[in-house]
Amino acid sequence: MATLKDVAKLACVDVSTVSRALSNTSYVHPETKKRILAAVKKLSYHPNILAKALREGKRHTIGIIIPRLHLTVFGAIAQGIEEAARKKGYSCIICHTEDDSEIEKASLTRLRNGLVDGIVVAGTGFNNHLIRDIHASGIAITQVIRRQDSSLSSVLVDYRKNGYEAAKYLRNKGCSNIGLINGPMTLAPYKERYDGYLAAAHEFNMPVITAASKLPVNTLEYGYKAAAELLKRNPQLDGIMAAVDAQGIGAMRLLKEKAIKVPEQIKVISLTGHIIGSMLETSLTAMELPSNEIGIKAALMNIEEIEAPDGQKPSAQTLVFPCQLIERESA
Amino acid sequence: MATLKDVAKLACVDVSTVSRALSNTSYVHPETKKRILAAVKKLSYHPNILAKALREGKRHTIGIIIPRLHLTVFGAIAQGIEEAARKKGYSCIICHTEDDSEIEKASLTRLRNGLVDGIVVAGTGFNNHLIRDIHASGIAITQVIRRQDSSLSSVLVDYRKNGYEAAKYLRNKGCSNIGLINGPMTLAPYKERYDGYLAAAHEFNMPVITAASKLPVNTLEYGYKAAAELLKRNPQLDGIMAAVDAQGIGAMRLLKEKAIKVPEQIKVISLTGHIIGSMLETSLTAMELPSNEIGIKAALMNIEEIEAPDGQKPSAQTLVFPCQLIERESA
DNA sequence: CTGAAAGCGCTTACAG
DNA sequence: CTGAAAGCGCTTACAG
Repeated sequence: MATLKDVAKLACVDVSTVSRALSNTSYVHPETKKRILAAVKKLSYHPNILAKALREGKRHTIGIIIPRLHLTVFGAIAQGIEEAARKKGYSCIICHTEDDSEIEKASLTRLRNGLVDGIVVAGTGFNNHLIRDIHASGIAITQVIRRQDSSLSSVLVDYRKNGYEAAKYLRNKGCSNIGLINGPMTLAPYKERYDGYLAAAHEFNMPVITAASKLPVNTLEYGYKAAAELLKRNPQLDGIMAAVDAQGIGAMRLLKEKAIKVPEQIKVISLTGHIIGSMLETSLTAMELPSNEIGIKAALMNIEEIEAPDGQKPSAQTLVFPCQLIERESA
Repeated sequence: MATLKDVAKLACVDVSTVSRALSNTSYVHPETKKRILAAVKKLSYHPNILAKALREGKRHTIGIIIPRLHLTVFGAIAQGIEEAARKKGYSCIICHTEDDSEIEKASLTRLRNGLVDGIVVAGTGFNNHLIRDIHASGIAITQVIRRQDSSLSSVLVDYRKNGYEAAKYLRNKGCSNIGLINGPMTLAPYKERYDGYLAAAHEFNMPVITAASKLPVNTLEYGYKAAAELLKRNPQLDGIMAAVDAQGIGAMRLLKEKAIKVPEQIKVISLTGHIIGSMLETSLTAMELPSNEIGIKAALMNIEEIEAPDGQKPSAQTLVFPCQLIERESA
């Protein structure tokens, strides 16, 4: 790889002149510039971004920490983040944690050591202290979907309302024994969905039926097992709320195997719909959320914090997206 | 952020001593070391990876270039890459191209400028020359799934056999009018699947029925539209081979809407199964491929090339995975 | 308009 | 066992 020095030598000027010519940061004599550009071309010189970053104290890179890429809303959000970041000239380092707090810790530690200017995180909830430390050291932090710390910026979804509205919707469709497939209550979205569900259950005088599993929460199998659990707990079950799409698909598979008809016998709704719902054999009624836009906004919020001059960093912002109920065949 | 210099000052030694103490690269007096470690702790010093990388000429970072994260086998592969890379102490910069060659070009250019030691790429096929250039400049390249250039290393799937075996399987199940939902033939996997399908069609004296669409190839909608197209072309259609899972799901949705029974009237098989197949309402018979392992192997192959001493870089390796036919309900 | 120097935060021969 | 110096590849005041 050719360096600035090589170009300077070939063009018979100082490296500083080359630097200025290429960055258009001050006037350079046209003749000189021409020589420099010719040398650049000849050597197929590409500036070393790392050296530039070190010198300027800016990495132009953001880290993304999410539970998993595959089959979850986080994959779609990551696409939005990467897309927006690219357009702003930023690269993205991606880390998936499988919701393992040790992996998350290792990833956070790696990122903090000068690799990134900011981090967008959907965390496990077990490294809040570390995340706050990292933020204090000058790295921008934006929480996405999962808010762990209200002193940091977030891009969220109104999950309490989401849980409440879904339960109310099912109830208006005639359900009176509605089960909730949820996830760990240590994570805000699951807690909030539960709160909303609970409020509706009380308001409409319905039993509270919930199920969880030890499996990773964003999986098809989780939904399959938890649906079986719900049925065991309450044979009158006539509605299932699944926290995420993957769970809803797994639940519908279980119902199919038990020869239970959806929506006639049991109605199913997903509380985190993204893109697969409409194309399923029995299309999945869902509270849809704009995953791509959430990613884009999270990236922009993070970059805004990164680029704010020291001393006038914005205080913690919170952006809350509503869900939109999309009625399909399953409920 | 504290730096080496700060630690050195606090511990009353030279920065070089601190560096040595922390890297365990040569003996340091226990007393000195103790002072240094105390200073590190007190200042909560974290070494700047960028500076280290610049000095050592190694980034410990690999780039991942894939079409999309969401709902494709590439998301699952990316997880495998990231997992293996993390275990080897590498970070991953991710870029998704949406199969747009201009986006791909921009991403490649960014990565080449000192950001990464190696790149794992599932490319569009339109930047082969650039990729070869980047490789020539000393960056390790590993192609995954899509082989564009046989002079570079690859981790692949035997797609010709895949297409042939799937067609043969459907034929043995009694199909005689089998349609193929494929993608752009400029990409090796689609071309190879087509070749295999064609060979089977000739061998068994079956008509060749194919459909494509202008939509992004890895989408549910692509399968939906292409299935409709196949039906229009040949009303006798009794088998559908979908190049990827997402297409198969979309195709099954179309058949459901047309009240065509799967598998009784039309059998459906996916040629790139990963994890969703078994949990669909009508589970999807598929040629399954080990996406996580493919990612892991691609990362390890890339890192092996990165870490080989100059002058003894391995020549292009090719690793080909077989698919495994998993019989489920759809065929 | 351009060169020389200092410095970003590290590591690594080279002395002693 | 440890310090002083050089250098990774850049950028940016500072002179002139």
